[in-house]
Parts: sequence; structure tokens; C-alpha cells
Amino acid sequence: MAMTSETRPRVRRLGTKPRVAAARPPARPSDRLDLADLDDMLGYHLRRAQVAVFADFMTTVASSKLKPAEFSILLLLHANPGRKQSDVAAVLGIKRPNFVVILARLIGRGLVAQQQAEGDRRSSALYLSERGLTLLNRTRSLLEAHEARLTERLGGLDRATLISALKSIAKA
Amino acid sequence: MAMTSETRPRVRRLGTKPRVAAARPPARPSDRLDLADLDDMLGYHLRRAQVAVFADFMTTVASSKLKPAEFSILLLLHANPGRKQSDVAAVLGIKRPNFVVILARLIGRGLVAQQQAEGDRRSSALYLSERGLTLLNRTRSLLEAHEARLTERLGGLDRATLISALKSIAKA
DNA sequence: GACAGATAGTTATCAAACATAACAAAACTG
DNA sequence: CAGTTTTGTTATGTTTGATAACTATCTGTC
Repeated sequence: MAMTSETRPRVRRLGTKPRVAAARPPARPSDRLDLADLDDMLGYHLRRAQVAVFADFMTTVASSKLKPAEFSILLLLHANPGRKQSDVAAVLGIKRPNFVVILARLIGRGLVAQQQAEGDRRSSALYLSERGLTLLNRTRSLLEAHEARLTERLGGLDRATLISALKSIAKA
Repeated sequence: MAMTSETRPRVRRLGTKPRVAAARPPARPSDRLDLADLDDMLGYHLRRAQVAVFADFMTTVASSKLKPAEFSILLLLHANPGRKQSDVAAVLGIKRPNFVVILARLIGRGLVAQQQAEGDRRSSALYLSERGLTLLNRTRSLLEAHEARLTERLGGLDRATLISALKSIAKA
């Protein structure tokens, strides 16, 4: 089923452009692949870097049992107490339906509290609980090592410069 | 169910640290949220940028119906004809079981061809088909605009410097 | 050359992330 | 007030990504 026979391998025909791999040694497994143009593509490296950073984040704050999105929410609620779901979700680029689920877990863990928003009976104002604040601070101090690690790897590149470039790319 | 009542909102108790948002105006919806420390976190901006870049990629190459991973595979097979699945998957950081699925689609579309690898009856050597090459080239030319767009947004930051930093971060 | 262990590809399966549609309640608007 | 919008929510679907397990084959060693 995975092996569709409809498409006959048209390769190996000698006489075509060399690029299409005519007669070529079987490529020993130890050979490193040529990244080719991929090595010049911003998106590729951005993705690989992001995955690596998230992985490092996860192991760094493993004891807090917080995923990046969750940590971001706590951080945001700390700096912006009393906001409603829609606002927080919007800044983080999280769809409302998905935010509900994440928030439910944070509330379930007692990290976030809701209050009826004054003047609007639809929405609730979100607050970091004391437990949430404690965990946030503990996590933040864990993350110092994480950020330091990243900064080290920047080579000559200035951290602020990088972030500003990333912001510029992101706000497309 | 989402509203667990087990955790009483302990907020609003006056007398606690001001940070925990005591009596505060309802925060009009038009107010921008304060990103706070998030604004200094590399991972956050990396992620936002990566998502934006992938979105731009998708709309740019929409006519090719290629996702970033698929494009990468075509590119890699073009530069490294005759490689086996494991090798290609490994470079891209794709787990073998998942690679099988992606590859099946590419083969189904006639973009990639397999041949029995000489000397190893287990693996097959992968090649870009002519159709694959055509699509790859068309997509590549589409992507020039994409990359140009990104480069513009870099501000003063040198593209090569950025990529080298990203590589350094990724190879953790 | 037989056997233990590694490797290649695959299947099945699962969980997490992300997206859409639809809805009720409340709020806003002309 | 009627119509539209906003907020939170449920249900649901799609896409990624990860694990386990299996077959076939290859490799190294005794």
C-alpha cells in the first residue's frame, strides 16, 4: 500500500543530467548528507532551533511540570492580572477553544484563579494564585540557566539584536 | 467540569503583595497586554517567528502543495540521490515511522522513486523523479520571494550571522 | 556457517497540538 | 427593540509526533 507501483522509477537512465543520480556508488551509510539549499533557508534553521530550545526548556523546568505555553500564561497573568481568556489567548496566538483546555489544567492545579469580571457577566477575570506565583518564580529561576545556555550559543550575535529580528519576522 | 471548584480563588484578599492584583480596574479590552519577561525569552520569539515563517512558506508555495518537511525531503534527495529512508529521516529529525507516511505521499504523487538498494535487500535507494525535480525547481523559484521577504525583515542583522547562531542553538 | 545482535522498513497505535463549527449567554449598536 | 458581536464553551476533526512491536535482512563473532 505504501509501495505504489503506479509510478515507475524513471531514474537511473544514463544520459540524463548528472544531478538525477545516474550510476552512483551506493552511498555508504557513514556519508554525511549534503544539506544543499536547506542550509540557506531561514525557516529550516528557525524550526530546528526552536525545537531544540523547547526541548531544553522542557528538561530545564521538568520539575515544574510546565509546558512553554503554560509558563507563558502564568507569566502573562502575573504581569496582567484580571485579564480575560480571550485577551491572553490572543496575545499568545492560541485559539480560544484550545485555550480553554490549557486553562482548565492550570486552574485544576490551583495555579490560576478566576473571578467574575465586574461589568461583564460573560467573561471571568483571570489571576495568578499564590501557588501559581510561587511556581512561576521557581520556574523563572530555573529558566535563568536555560537562557544563559542559549545566550552562550549565540556566538558574536547580540541577544537583543536577535530578538528584535525575530519580532520583526513574527509580526508579519 | 472545566470549572473545578476545589480550588477556591484565593485572590482579591487585600493586604497581600500588590503583585497579586488586589483591587484593580476591570482592564478595558483595548489595553495591550504587557509581555513582561516573555519579551526577553528567546524560545518565545523563536517560536512565534518560526510559526510566521512556516505560514508564509505555506501560502508562498501553496500551488506546489508541499509542506516544509516534504520540500526538505525533495531538496535533500536532489542533492543526495540514492539515499535510504533512515538517512534522510535522520538529518531532518523525523522519526522513521513518521517518515514512511510522508514518503508514501511523495511517492504516490510521483515525486520520489525508490529502487532496490544494491547490496542491501532491506533498504531502498530514494531518488527524485523528473516530476519531482520539476516541482522542486518550480517551488524553489517561488521560495525566492519568500526568502527575500524574510531577509528584508532582518533589519541590520546579517543573514549568515543569524543562520549560524540558529545552527549553533540547534545542535544542542 | 550458525547465531546474536544490529539495522531498515513497516504497521499499529497513541497522545498532543492545532483548527473549525456551532451554540448559549450576555453585551453592544443603531 | 432587533440584529450583531463578544465570550466562553463543547464537540469534533485534522495533523504531528512518539512508542512498541514485528519482519526481513545484514553484520560480526565464535
